[in-house]
Amino acid sequence: MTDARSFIDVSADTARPATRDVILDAAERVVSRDGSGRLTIDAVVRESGFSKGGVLYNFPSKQALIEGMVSRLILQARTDCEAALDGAQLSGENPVAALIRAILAFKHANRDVAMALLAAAAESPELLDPVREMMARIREDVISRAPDPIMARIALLAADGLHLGDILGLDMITPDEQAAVEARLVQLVSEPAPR
Amino acid sequence: MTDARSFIDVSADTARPATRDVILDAAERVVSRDGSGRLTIDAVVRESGFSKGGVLYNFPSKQALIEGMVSRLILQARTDCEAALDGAQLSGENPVAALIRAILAFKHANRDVAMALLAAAAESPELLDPVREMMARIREDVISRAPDPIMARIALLAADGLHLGDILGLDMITPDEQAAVEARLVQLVSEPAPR
DNA sequence: GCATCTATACCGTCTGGTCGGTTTTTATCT
DNA sequence: AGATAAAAACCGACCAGACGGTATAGATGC
Repeated sequence: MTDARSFIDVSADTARPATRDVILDAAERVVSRDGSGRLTIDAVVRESGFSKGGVLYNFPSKQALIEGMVSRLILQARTDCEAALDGAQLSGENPVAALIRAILAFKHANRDVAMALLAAAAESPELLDPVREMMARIREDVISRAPDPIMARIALLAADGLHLGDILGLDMITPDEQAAVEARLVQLVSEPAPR
Repeated sequence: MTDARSFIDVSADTARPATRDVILDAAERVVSRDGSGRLTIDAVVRESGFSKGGVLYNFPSKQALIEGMVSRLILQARTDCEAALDGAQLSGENPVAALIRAILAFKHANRDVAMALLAAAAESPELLDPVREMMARIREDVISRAPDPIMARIALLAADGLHLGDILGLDMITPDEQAAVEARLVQLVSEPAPR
């Protein structure tokens, strides 16, 4: 029932108060702080400051709310990737390296947005279908441009490992270790396959 | 097969019947099929075939049940890793490569067991503390033996990406692609750092 | 006799969702 | 511009069911 139109409209429309985004922010905070199992409508009501009626007016069901979280996640990821590709084309940088860099940067900038993954996996796994699709597209895009496809796949997997581990709360790496890993990944992905 | 209860229960007296494992299996199936949010005691009762009293006799609370899942996951992972190290020592194989191989093999053999991660993250994130600890120990172990520590870290992250993506239901790779990635990871992790 | 269950009834709380009503914005007409 | 009507946005009390957990009485087997 929830159409994707309203989600895309929010950014393109006039300066109407982005209530939906405020609610989604609150939902992400709840998942991030308390775990996906504690994402209840009442918790979002408390966290957002809106009333229950208001929340359910914008998202007619809990499933719709999570669909909204997933939609925003996908929109953000797509935007970031396209921006990275545009930037690479302008600066003449290796596009694969630029994409890997963007994917890695996503973790720092959009940790809470990615909590949609946990919420969706908990509520009903098929809500992750659009995420699967998006990830597949990005993966194809990166691998098809990469000088060393298997290495590109490994880099993507490592980036996913960082993301998902962070989302699940398994802190697996210190910031400076991560910086070294990221630099190495960007380098590896720019080189042709050895031998 | 050792007793999993001893990890959560101080009274590890006699060899426990397999009932607990049957219940844990059922819980994992529920999470795997329906999502962590649908892991309820009643669902486990239905899935396991035991009565509610029987389930709650073996796991006095939902939290205890999830702790049981986590304990079994950790026990299994540790067993696998130690077996891999022993095997490497006997065959003279590179221990780091053997560990990476074991970690990757874990995905195929123990997918359902790893559903404990989702269940724990949903119920209460601190239940993941022992998992964090175990992963840190394995990581240290691998990295300290690796000829190229950053590469080892990348390989571990890629393996985690595979695992976690699989657990969350984001199927990210086909079996033959994964075979190629695994071979390459094992190779990369055995070589010294370039230049 | 103790441990391990089955079976069922029950309780207080939480949860998703509904509903009628109120406020705020927007469109329309003069 | 000001009045006004309609639509959109929001509120909060309420409900039916699900949930985690308790309690009880009895069966089975070592």
